[in-house]
Amino acid sequence: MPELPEVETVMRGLAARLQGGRIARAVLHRADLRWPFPPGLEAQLRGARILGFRRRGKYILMRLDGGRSLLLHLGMSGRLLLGPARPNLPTPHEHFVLETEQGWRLGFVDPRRFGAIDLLPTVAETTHRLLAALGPEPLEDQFTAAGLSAALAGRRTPIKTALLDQRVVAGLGNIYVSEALFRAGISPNRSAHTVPGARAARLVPAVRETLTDAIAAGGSSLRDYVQPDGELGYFQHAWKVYGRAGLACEHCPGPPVCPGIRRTVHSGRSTFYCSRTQR
DNA sequence: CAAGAATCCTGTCAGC
DNA sequence: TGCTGACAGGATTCTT
Repeated sequence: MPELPEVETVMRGLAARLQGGRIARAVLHRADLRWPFPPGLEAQLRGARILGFRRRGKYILMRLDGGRSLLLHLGMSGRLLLGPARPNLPTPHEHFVLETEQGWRLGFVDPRRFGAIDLLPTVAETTHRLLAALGPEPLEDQFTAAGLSAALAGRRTPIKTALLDQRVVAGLGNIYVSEALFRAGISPNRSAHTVPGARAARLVPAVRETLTDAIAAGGSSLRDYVQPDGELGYFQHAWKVYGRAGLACEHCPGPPVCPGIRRTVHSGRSTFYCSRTQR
């Protein structure tokens, strides 16, 4: 799915165009995605003023007047398509459409339907069941080596798996965990409880730089992801290990010195790493 | 408890 | 050209 950089990129695109607008209508094309939509959502959104946007982990929060926030999560295959209002041509897997009085049309497309939409009081953004347990924002000051060390202490699971846990740090996904561990020179197989200390001190800036670079590139774009305005992100061209099994990493000369980037599996998910430079 | 597997769902791609 | 199986950016829920 969209991981933090993609969600951030999408959110910025939405904010630039929709902030200050007013919702003319909202239309649901089914009753649920991962969970049922809140009852009466269409009517509750009609006429609402869009005050602004924020991101928490991989969640987008659209702040509305009346003290409400619309929560959007893109799951694995979700996309938000933003363009001029048009006759309601059928777009496959478009489950939710929102139109503004200013002439914008926002479509939520999600073939696999792992995404989520909810409406909550803005004051509940820290207590909502999907948001309450999220760990620190990796690009803010609250994400520190000391805090990360505490979160990893005593955990026997591989660091790769631990970093995918949104309670440890919010927003990393399968691509950027591999990329950040490569950047930090830490093996994904290393038990999480051995990371606190010097390795955590390397990991924090590695995570930050990985995400910052990706946001600067406009997020990665895979099959199921495009930015709201339809442009593609370019960070996928900058992946150093993800999807590069068998290739030499940028630090290594290749065989026989280094066997190249390896693919392995943690908890059923692909991991890519260099066994020579990541320890 | 913690860790790993199963699960939700559809699309794509490689191999035969 | 089909068909089949593996795999895909997530995260909860179920088992062990």
